[in-house]
Amino acid sequence: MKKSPTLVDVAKLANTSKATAARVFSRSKSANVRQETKARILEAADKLGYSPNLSAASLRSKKTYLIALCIHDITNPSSPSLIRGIQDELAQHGYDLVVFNSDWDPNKEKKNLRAVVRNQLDGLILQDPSDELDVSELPDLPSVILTSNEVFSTVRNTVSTDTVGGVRKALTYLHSMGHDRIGILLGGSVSQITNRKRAYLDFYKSAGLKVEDRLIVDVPFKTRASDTFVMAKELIVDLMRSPQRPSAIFASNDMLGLAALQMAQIEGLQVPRDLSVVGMDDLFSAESASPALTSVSKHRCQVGAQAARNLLNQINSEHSMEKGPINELVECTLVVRDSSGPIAEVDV
Amino acid sequence: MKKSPTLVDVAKLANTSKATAARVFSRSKSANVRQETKARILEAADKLGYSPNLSAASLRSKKTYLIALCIHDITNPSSPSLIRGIQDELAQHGYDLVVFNSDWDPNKEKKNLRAVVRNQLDGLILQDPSDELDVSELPDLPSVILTSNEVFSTVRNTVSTDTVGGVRKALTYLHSMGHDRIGILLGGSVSQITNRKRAYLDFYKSAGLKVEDRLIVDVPFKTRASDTFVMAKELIVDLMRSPQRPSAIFASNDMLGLAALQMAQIEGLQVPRDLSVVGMDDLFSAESASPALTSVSKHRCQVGAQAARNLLNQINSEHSMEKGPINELVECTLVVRDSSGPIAEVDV
DNA sequence: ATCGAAAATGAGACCGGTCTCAAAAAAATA
DNA sequence: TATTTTTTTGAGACCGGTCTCATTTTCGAT
Repeated sequence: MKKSPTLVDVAKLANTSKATAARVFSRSKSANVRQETKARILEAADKLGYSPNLSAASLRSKKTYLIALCIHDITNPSSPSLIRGIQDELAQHGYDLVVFNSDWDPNKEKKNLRAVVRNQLDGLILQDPSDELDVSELPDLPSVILTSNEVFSTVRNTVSTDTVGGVRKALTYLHSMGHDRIGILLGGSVSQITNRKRAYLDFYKSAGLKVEDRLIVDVPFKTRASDTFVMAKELIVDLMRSPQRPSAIFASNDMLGLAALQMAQIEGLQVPRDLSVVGMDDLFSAESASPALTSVSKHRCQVGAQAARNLLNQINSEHSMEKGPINELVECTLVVRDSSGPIAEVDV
Repeated sequence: MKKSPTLVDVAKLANTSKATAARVFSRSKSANVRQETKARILEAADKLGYSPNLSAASLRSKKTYLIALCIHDITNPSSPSLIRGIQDELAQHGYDLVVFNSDWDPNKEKKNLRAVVRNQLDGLILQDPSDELDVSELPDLPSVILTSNEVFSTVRNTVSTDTVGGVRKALTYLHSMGHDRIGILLGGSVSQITNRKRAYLDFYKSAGLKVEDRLIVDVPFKTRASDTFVMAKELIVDLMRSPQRPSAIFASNDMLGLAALQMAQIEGLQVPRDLSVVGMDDLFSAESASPALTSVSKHRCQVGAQAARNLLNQINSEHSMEKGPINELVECTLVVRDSSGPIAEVDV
């Protein structure tokens, strides 16, 4: 690990000044360097194996070309596509991404935000801030928040998913297939549960259907996915064994949907003949399930890309926030696969 | 975005020198600061909302407390747990992680490695370098390579998975359940395919079984998971419809295993009664499949943790590489679920 | 009270770029 | 060729910490 050459070394070898050499490597302004000089400097740099020191650069320029992404848990199956969407967009503009996990812990969340400012990161994408996080604690830098929470959407740019619309699409579809007793599995955070429950109730109302409380199942949230999965299965069995079981189940996330598929098989129910199942998230697990799970896609990759674009805009245009925050909404799409179909003929 | 206070501001307010104030925030040496002074400085910092500038710090100290992880594709379902393992270990020591994707593109891989040195990252974890990457192109910094490729393991520390052992475990298990005609689905990179095929052949030999070429299926690698999935399904159908179909299938990764489950269902084969399926990777998708897929776990999370520990050791002990590289091997474990069982009685 | 060792503090160089501004060189115009 | 304009180049301050080393304080022991 020998000492690496600096710009001064390069300049010296190229027989020019530090300033000129710098211009060749600077990513900011249009470098006004004569072709010949530039070639000479590049050659010298190459010979020495020079690589610019970004710490030094950012100290002066206040730019690290690094963006922070604060999410709850990278282990969550929907995280990768979100990250991918962000990274691809950022890469096109020469930015890299640093990912922080909060593990649903407000303290870790705050700690991560502090790390973001200490590291001088140029921008922040923050997923679903916890309720404990006060708006005033948001660091003072370009940021996009992935949330539909109004507390944040009134002060910062946001990108969120139209989950309510997504739920409606799923239910409309199931209803159009003849299902009028649709069980719903609610999971995730409190606000997610509330949102989707409301969407469900609204749909039932507008469709003129009768709401049955026992078709509505809350699955308590656990930090570890496997735990939620196990717990979900128990609750689903209850639903399936109840005297008047639903002909279709809408799961507010794919994990619950997959749990339903598994239990259906164990209970000897044929999917979709005896039971239609629709999930939400459109994970790879949904595509690879047997039968392949019909699911509402939230287009996480697009959400990520959108957020990244929005953030880059803020970074590149000084006064972008002056007209107030921009709140973007990404539509959901229903992906019909093999786990859902028309309701069976009036049964035995 | 007003200018943020610096250490000098804090020192001034606390009526002390820059150097002393620095000692309070420095993470390196034992800060010899009187309790009273320290309190005064902390108070001043708090009042001003001071936050250390890590660019400045790292310029001088040569430490960014950031680690690079270069992987192929974060969208790969086994990436998250690897990342998690790394992050958790690093977090305990105050390091954060920057993730780079290469998309299986050697040029991107090189570009990423350059970014690593430009950004002065403190260490590197590199997953399965491409064949195009020359050892001499590895940046000169503490690093751990996730590979079993000897080209790299002779010059750098490595952590790799004992996949050969994993394959053997799966086959031994299936054989012990009475299966002696086991189909194998090979996928992934060329070297992966070669490795596992050899393990398969070795097992067959040592078990005294007869190798049938048509039980060995190569699934060409596609960059996008969905593409591989679709292609796999076609090949699997062929295998299932062949006159003498195997009684069990070992898939060298879970995606192929899930594809097999799906096709079995479509072909009307009962799993595990008519066909046992064992996968490899132990993804969440395996746990959530119907029936739940028996799978060989590669313990990616542990692999990550191990790599991180190894890397931190290198970073903290100057001459750690003097005794030659350390190559660690992580064992696989068979997780038996519902997709596999004893061979059916001599059939009709 | 006195002395010496240990602990705490301060001064200032230093890290390696970027940025401003003025000077020099080249090109364009007269 | 002389003059003006434009393009290149160079000098040196600057970013905000860390680090070394000398100086001052503190404190127990004499």
